Amino acid sequence: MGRKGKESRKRLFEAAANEFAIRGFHDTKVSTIVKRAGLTQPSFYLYFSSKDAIFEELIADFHTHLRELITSFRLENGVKRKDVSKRVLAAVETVFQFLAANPDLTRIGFFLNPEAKQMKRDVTLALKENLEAEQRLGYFRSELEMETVAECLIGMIIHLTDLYLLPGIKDPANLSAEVVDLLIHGMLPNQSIPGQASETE
Amino acid sequence: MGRKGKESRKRLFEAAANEFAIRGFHDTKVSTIVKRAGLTQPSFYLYFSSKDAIFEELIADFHTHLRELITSFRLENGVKRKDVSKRVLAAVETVFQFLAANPDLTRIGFFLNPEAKQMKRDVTLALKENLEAEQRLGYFRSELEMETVAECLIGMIIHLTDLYLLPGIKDPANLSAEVVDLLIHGMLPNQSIPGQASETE
Amino acid sequence: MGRKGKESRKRLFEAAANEFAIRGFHDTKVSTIVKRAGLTQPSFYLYFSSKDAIFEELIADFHTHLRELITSFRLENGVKRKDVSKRVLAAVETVFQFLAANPDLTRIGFFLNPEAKQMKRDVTLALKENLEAEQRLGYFRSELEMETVAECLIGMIIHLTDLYLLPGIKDPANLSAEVVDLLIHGMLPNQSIPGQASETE
Amino acid sequence: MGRKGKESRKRLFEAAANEFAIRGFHDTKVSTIVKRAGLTQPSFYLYFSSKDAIFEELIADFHTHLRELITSFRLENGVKRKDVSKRVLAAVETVFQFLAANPDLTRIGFFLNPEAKQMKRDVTLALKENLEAEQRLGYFRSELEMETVAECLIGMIIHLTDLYLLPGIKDPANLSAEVVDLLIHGMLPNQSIPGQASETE
DNA sequence: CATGAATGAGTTTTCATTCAT
DNA sequence: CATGAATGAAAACTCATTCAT
Repeated sequence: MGRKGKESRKRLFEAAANEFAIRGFHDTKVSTIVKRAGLTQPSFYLYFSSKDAIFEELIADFHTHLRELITSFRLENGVKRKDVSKRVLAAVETVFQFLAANPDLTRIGFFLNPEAKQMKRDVTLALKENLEAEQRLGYFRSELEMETVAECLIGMIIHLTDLYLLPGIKDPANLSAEVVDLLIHGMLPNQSIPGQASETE
Repeated sequence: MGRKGKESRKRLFEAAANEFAIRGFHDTKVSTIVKRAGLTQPSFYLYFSSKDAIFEELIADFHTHLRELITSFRLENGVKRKDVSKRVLAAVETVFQFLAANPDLTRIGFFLNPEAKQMKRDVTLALKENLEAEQRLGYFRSELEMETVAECLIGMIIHLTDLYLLPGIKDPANLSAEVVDLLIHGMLPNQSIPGQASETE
Repeated sequence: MGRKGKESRKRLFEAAANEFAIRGFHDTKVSTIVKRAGLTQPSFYLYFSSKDAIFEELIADFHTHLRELITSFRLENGVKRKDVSKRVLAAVETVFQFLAANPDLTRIGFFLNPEAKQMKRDVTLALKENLEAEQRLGYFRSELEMETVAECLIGMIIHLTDLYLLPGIKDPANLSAEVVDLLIHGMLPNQSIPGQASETE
Repeated sequence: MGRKGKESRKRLFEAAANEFAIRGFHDTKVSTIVKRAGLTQPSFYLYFSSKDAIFEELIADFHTHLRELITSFRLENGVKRKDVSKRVLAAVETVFQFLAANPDLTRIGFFLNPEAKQMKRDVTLALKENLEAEQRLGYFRSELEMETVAECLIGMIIHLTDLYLLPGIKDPANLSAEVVDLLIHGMLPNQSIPGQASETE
C-alpha cells in the first residue's frame, strides 16, 4: 500500500471514528464514512474488510494506547511517602489528558464497545498492581482491597470523562485534582489534616 | 383496555426489557419481542406506538423509580455526626439493591440509553443536595465540591454495577461497604483512625 | 399459512422455476421473481429464506418426483421375455413424459444443478436394480455391466431431453422408441431379426 | 506482444480455465484469476477484453480442437465389415482420450457453456456423416436414424465423461469398450453371437 | 509490461410498520 | 383482541472494469 492508499485509509479511519463516536455503531453508515473521506463505497472495502472490522480496529487502537499508558506508570523505586499523592495525581491527569486528546476513540472504547468490560478489567488490573505496590510500602491503608479501589477510580474517571471532559466542561487538571483529593483523603473533615502532615517523610 | 389486554402489554414490556438488556436497542427485533410474548407483530402496535416508544417507556420507568428512591433519602433533621457514615452506607446499599432487583431496566437505563447522561445528572443533583446538607452541618470537608463528589459516587456505582452487581459477582452489602469506606475515609492510612474515633459525638 | 399465503408461495415458486430455467441461477434476480408473482421483495423472504433456498427446494422437488417415478418401475413378477422391450420402452417413455411435463424443473435439475451428479447417480442406481433383475432372468446379455448401461441410458435421455424434448422438436413417444430400439438391438444389422423372433416365448 | 507478454497471457488463460472448470462462470472472479497468474487486474485487460471474452475464447478453443478431432475420423475408403466395430471403438476412445487430456476445457465446453448445444450439434453432424456412410455400406441397420444414433452416442460420452472420466474413475479404454459394445450389439442376448460371427467378412 | 487506487452499477437481505380481516 | 399477509426504505457488500502512472 503506497502513500496515497495510506492516506485514504487514514481518512476513512478518522471519519469512521468520528461518526461512530457521534452516532453509535448502527446509525453510522458506511456511505457516510466514505463520503466524508472523499471516496466511494467500494474503496472502503479496499482498506477494511467490513464495517465491523473497522469498528474493532478502532477499539483495538484505543485499547492498545490506553494500556501502554497505564503500563508506563509502573513505579520507579524509591517513591517517597510525600510523593504518593503527587504520583497518583500525575497518573490520573495523564489519563484524562489522553482521553481528552482522543475523544472519538474514547467514546467508542468506553461507551460504545460491547466488549468494553473486558478492556476495562484489563486496564484495571494494570492499575491495581501499581496501587498494591504502594500499599505494600504502607502508603495506603492495608485494609483496602486494591482491585476494588482501582475499579472505583476507573468508574469515576469514565463517568467524569463522559460528563465533563468530553463535553469540554472541565479539563484534565481540574478533574484529576478533584478525583484524587477525594480518593486520597476521603470525605471526612479534620483528621485528614494531621494525615496530610504525616505524609511528609 | 381489559384484563387480557393488560396482560399482553405487560408480557411485551417484560420481553422487550430483557431483549434490550441482552442485545441492545438495534439488535433487538420487534419480531423477537412479540414471539417471546406469544403475540404477533400487529399486536405490538396495539400497545406501543413504536419500537422507540417502548424503549423510552422502559427508560422512563427506570428513571422514575430511581428518582423516587433517591428523593426518599432526603435528610431527616438531626442526624448525629456518628450516623453520617451509616446513613450514606444505607443509601448506597439501597441503590445497589434497587439496581440488582431490576437488572434489565438497569442495563437499559445505565448502559444503553443515549440520553442516560441527563438522567444521571438528575439523580446526581438529588444526591448532591443531600450531601451538601450534611456538609453544611460540618460532617464533610468543606473544601469538597459536592456535585463532583456526587458524580464520583455515581460513577463508582455505575461501574461496579456493570462489573460486579449485574453479573452476580458481588452483592449490594459488599459493594456498598467497600465504596462507602473508600469514599468516606480515603486511601491514606493512620489519620483515619483518629478520624473514625472522632466520629463519635 | 393460510390460503392466500399458499398461493403467493406457489406463484413465487413457479415464477422462480421459470426464471431459473431460462436464465440460470445467477442471472435470475429475486426482484424479477417477485415482480412476476405480483409481490414485493420482502414478501419473498416470507416464504423462502433465501435465493439459494428456493433454488434448492426446486431441485429437491424435481429429485423427489423423479426418484418416485423410477422407483415405481420396480418389476412385477413374471414378466415374459417378449414383454421386456415393451416394459423398457414404457419406462423410458414415462420418464420422457415426466420431463416434458416439467420442463422448468427438468432444466434446473439436470442442467443447472451443481449437485446434479449425485442426483443422477441416485436415479441411475434405482434404474440399475431394475435392469439387473431382468438380466438375472436371462433377458439381457450377461456380460453387460448394468450400472454402465443405466448410465448410458441416462446419458442419452438427458442429452435428448436437452436437444429435442425441451425445445419441443420431438415427443416422448418418438424419443423413447428410438432410444430403446437402439439400446435393445444395437446398431448391427440382420442378426437382430432372428433375435427378435426369439423374443417370442 | 513479446515473449513475456505471451507467457502472462498463457498463465491467465490456464488459471482461468481451471477456475471456470472448478467454480463455473459466475463464481470465478477476475481477481482470483489474476492472483493465480501472479498479475494484477489491469493486466488482465491487457490480454482479454473482458471476463466474457476469455470464457468464450476457452470455449472456442475446446470447440476447435474437438471438431478437428471428429473431422479426422472421416472414412477412408474400403473399410471392411469386420473392421467397423474397431473403427467406431477407436474413434470413441480417441474422443475420450482428448477429453481426459483437457479436463478443464471439457468441463467448460460441455457443462458450463450455455451455447454448448450448438457446439454439440456441430460435432454430432460430423459424426452422423461418418455413420451414415457406413450405414450405406450396409454395416449398420438401415432403419436407424443416424442423427439420433449420433446424439445418443454423444449423450453417453458426455455423461460418462462427467461421471467417470473427469473424476478419474474409469479410463478411456474401458469407457469406450463399454459404450461401443452396448451401442453395437445392444442389450439382448444370443442373437448377437451369430451376429458377431457374421461380422467376419 | 505492469500496478496502486478507485469506481459504477448492482443485488440480496433486513426490519419496523401497516392493511384488511 | 388478534392475526395473516404485505410493504417501503434502506444498508452492506461485491465485482468487473478503468484511470493515472
